Amino acid sequence: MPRTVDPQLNERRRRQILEAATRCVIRRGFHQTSMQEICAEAEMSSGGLYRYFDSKEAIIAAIAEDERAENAAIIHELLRTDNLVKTLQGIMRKMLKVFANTDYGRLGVEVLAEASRNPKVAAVFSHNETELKAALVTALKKAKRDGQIDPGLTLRAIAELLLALIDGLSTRTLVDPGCKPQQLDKATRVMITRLLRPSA
Amino acid sequence: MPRTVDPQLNERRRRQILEAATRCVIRRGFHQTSMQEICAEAEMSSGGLYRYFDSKEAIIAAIAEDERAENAAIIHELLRTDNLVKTLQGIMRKMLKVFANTDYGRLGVEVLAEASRNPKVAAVFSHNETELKAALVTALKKAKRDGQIDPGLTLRAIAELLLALIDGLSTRTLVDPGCKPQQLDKATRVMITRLLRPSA
Amino acid sequence: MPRTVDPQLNERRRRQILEAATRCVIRRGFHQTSMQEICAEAEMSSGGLYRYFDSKEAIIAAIAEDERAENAAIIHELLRTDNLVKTLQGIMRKMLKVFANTDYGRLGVEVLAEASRNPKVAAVFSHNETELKAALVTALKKAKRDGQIDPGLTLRAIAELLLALIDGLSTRTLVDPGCKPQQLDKATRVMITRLLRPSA
Amino acid sequence: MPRTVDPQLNERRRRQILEAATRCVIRRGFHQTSMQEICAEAEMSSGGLYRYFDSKEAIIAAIAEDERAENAAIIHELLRTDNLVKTLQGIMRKMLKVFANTDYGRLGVEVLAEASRNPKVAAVFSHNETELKAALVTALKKAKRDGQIDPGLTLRAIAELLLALIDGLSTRTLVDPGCKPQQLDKATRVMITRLLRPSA
DNA sequence: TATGAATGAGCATTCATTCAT
DNA sequence: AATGAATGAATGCTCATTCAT
Repeated sequence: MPRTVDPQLNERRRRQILEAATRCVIRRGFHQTSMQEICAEAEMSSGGLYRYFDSKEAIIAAIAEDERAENAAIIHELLRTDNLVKTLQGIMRKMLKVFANTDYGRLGVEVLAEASRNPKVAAVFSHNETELKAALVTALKKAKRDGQIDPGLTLRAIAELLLALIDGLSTRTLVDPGCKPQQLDKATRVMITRLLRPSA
Repeated sequence: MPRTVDPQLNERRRRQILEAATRCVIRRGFHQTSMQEICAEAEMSSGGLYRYFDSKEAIIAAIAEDERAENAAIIHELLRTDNLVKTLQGIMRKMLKVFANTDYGRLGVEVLAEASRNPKVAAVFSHNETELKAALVTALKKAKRDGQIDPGLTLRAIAELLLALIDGLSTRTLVDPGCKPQQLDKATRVMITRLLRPSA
Repeated sequence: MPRTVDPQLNERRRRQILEAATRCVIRRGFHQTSMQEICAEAEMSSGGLYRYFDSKEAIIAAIAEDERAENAAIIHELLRTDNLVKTLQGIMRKMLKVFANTDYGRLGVEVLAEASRNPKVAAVFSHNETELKAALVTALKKAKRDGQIDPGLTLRAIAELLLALIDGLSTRTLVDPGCKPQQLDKATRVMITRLLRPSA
Repeated sequence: MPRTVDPQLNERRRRQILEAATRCVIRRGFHQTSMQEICAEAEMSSGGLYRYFDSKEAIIAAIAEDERAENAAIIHELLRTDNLVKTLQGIMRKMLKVFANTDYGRLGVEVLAEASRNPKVAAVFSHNETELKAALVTALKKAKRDGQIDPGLTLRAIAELLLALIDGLSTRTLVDPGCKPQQLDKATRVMITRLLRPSA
């Protein structure tokens, strides 16, 4: 390899490690996962891993960054739509499907716990949330202009409420074994409609 | 050997340890907190601590149990009220006040992370949530009977949505430094009203 | 033990560790000695060792401190004597005897190497040397007043020369296997006499 | 594959590595310097470095060898002179100038520490010292024959004393921040004169 | 009841060295 | 001749837990 440096190797190895680490974190939690476990899962030596990540902390930060990337599509959707209520309902439906797998909540909680204490992870997280909130507020503004939503509402507050709802739903399966997120689709749709729609 | 065993000593010591541990967990996280740190914070020897808690795990389980106890008052309120909408709004207002302090979210996330992996903690948690959900469903049923809420709604779904919203709001300050929970009071009130009230 | 804290335990354990560590450093060098080796040599667990020394660095600093303590007797002798030339000759004779064992030089070099890079060790060392030099200068001054030594000499320079000579002699056996320090006694005596004594 | 193998390349690369390694050792010490640091400092890959030096140990041995080469000029001078006292004084003056830079002492201590434990380095060192001592003894003998020095002295002992003094002076600045080697020139000259010259 | 010294497995990380290219 | 990715044993240090007193 050396002679001809493979430009994609770096990215490939990072992904390999990140995916292994993500599986480990979901399975056992971040602090309970040792670097050796991640190495084993990534089928890589510990020395090798450190070529791609400077520290354990850097791995959780990268996982947080990964989660962030997933928001890009949502943001894009929010900013393009002409029918915000419908779009939000669609986003929610997709999310509820994702949340049915406890993996998502487990990972999210670990990353959140880390973010609440580790400035490097917090930075990624905060950027993430700020971006998402901004997109949501922008979308709400446009929808308000178009008469799609109740003009009496504080948009920032609505956005925060919606984001909180999503966060809360993501961990519901961890907490309540009886909860089947996909059965909440209808109620969620109703909630979004009633919250936003101008009252008759 | 003391002449009379103080029957309250046991409970007093447990509280002393639990409060110290809670401070530690809020400050540094559960897995980053060592037993020695908890001992130091509780001004107690490590040998001594183990008389009151069998393991580190037992401490986080007890912290979860503590959180559960806080729900008792809420459950009581839910089951007594004649005006559910108003009561829920009141509960929310109180919670938003609590959530303004990041401590609450930090602790909650740690406990939740642990619950999602540790069966003993999960049991406490699950019991907690089940109880709360049951109380909420009962209250919703009664309110529906009384014509206070929209008869078209699935009560279990509404309950889960409300609980998710609370959970989500509790961690909002960790994730979004710009979020001031108490400013969400009005929006929350609107949301509750619109969600539950029979549409005009 | 806990109930009745043994006030000497701390010091005893520190000595036990320090002596073990000193043997290890002489045998293999500071950086080639692992903490586990020191633990094994001290017949103590690694966790136990860290109760008495915060770090590996703290051990080498304590070894340096130990060396320093050995100077106390010399300083005392220098400050009491009425016949400096004779006293210096006596000190030299004792030192040459010590230097015959390569252990002394080996240990000294390790400590010196560490001192030249590690501020904590350097501080101990510098204090040590300053003290010794000051005592030597004081003794020289007094001897000069008493007419015991050549009034034309710069006392500080003489002191530094003598200290350099001692340092150099301490490592001679490491470098020159044929060197038998005790055979240098006469030459050293001559050197001291000629250097200090007023020329006839 | 190059048409013509550069016969000097090998030597050039060795020098490049050796100089880089020497800088690293002065800066951080031998055992604290990693091979990767040396590679970086030498602007060379780790694989490449191993073409020129078999191991880390081989590098410190080569550094020791380098120091040895520096003695050649001194030996030459000692063996040619007709006025040993003056020559020794001249040598000392030059050395004191060199010793003013702590680099010299730092490097020397590292090499010495290694020599005291590693047979390969010890061999270089011992050869070095033996050679120097032999030259000094030869010079002393000749000077004695010429009546330049006191006939009562054991020449080997004088030689060892002088070498010890030089060694000791080389590390003085590491140990005593107040020491300015060049200010010791006069005292050193006096010492040499008195030690060697026949007493009046 | 309480102490705190002791344990030793476990952790994140480093590093001399190798080798396919 | 040179590269740099890979290895994996080893390192300094931590920590939940135990137990003699």
